[in-house]
Amino acid sequence: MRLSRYFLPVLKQTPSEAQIPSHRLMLRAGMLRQEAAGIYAWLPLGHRVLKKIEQIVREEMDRAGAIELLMPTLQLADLWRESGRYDDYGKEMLRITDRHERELLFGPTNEEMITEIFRAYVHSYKDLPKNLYHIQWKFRDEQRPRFGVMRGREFLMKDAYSFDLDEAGGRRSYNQMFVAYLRTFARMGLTAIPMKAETGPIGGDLSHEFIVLAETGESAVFCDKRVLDLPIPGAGVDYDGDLTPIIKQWTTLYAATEDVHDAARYESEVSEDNRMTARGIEVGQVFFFGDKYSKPMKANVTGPDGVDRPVQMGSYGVGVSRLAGAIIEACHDDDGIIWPEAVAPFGVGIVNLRPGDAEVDAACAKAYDVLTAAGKEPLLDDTDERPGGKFATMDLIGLPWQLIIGPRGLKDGVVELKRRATGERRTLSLDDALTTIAG
RNA sequence: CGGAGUGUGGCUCAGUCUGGUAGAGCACCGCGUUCGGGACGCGGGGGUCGCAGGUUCGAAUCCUGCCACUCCGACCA
Repeated sequence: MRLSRYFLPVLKQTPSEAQIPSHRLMLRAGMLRQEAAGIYAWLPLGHRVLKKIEQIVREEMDRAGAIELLMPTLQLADLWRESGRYDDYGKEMLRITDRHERELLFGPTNEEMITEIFRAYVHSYKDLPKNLYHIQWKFRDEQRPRFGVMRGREFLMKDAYSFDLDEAGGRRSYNQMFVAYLRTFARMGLTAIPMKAETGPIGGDLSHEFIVLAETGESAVFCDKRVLDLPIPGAGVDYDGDLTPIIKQWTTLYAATEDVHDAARYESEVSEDNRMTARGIEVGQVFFFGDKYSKPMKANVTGPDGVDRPVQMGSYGVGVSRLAGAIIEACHDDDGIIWPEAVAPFGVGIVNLRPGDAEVDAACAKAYDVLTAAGKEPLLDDTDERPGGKFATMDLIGLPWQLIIGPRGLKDGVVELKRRATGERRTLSLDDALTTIAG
């Protein structure tokens, strides 16, 4: 992409409403525009990041055997009356009436709808297990939206729903999602730690929140720091095999958010050397809830014994739009964002320091073509802005590499290659620079 | 939902107390000088001062009502 043809409205000054780094930087880097409290337009740069995050989530869900579909944003109130949640949900639910006076709502989640879909088609244990997911916009009319996309009212979420004949099957499905989440967040360059979460009325131990560590996180977390060294399951992990050793490994060491923190247990289980207090952001949650919805909504399946029973369900959420903010919270410095490679909107920024200079233009064109062919998605700054402004913009939008090409260097046959994450700069030939980036 | 604030050009803000017919910096347009870490000069465009009433000869400024947004707390992916 050539910057001269792109739409990247960067801000020199920080809009006064933005308090935390991710919100500030998303506005300044031209990723986001607020349209109403907690409602945002995703500008081109932000949209690219959102799509990258979404795609990683999708790939890991598919790998774990989940099946994608797409449910609507609007739902009938009657569906929610079946589960009893229409009245329970309160003002956070955005209620809408259509021209026929039918009561609708903008979905805050989809348990009811997926249960309705499932019960319409699936009646036999032979069709189990199933795991269906979608990535769709949700709306929760928060009393107090804040922190940009970290707590918006409209948000993009991946939610998966598992269906099993019995609790043992449900636990297997839960474990699959647990492992998929470990991989998903690690691929985005995040350290996400599963922590025991409150399970509500169902009880049991089958709910975990995945917490990304970031200095500006919303809640305090306490954990055994050895959890940071645990291995992430590889791409070849066998989701049909026994996943319990992995789950055990990741759930044995103490890790809890302040809500469920047990100071006495923490101090008895974790040696002083290994104690770590940090702050974190919840980016995902896995939850097994059995027949909470299938029972009132009569989503029954017939078992091998010929007996009908409510299907056993779990749900698994990932805050896709929130992750964009969480990643920035975890990855930024005073100059701007520092994107992990996997979610960077562009792989490399090529800075043309003297557009119009034939030699510089030619070198930039070559770099652009080579890097494009290598799948590095370069962003070429071919604008007339002054060098200082170009450097500041590149640091702000945080692309992993900056390839700086100007007449002064070219005279000596060299360009400058800067690594955004470390600030390290190298002076080398254009070919060597391209090899370094593409390799 | 309690408490506290703020709405003035695209952004950051001054002007409001003490009413007199709208400003600065940045951004934008033109010309020129510049050009390797957010340059400078000259000229220029752009604002129903959140909305609606009211007081007044006159309202960004005073009064009333409404709306939007932000912050602290409670609540939540």
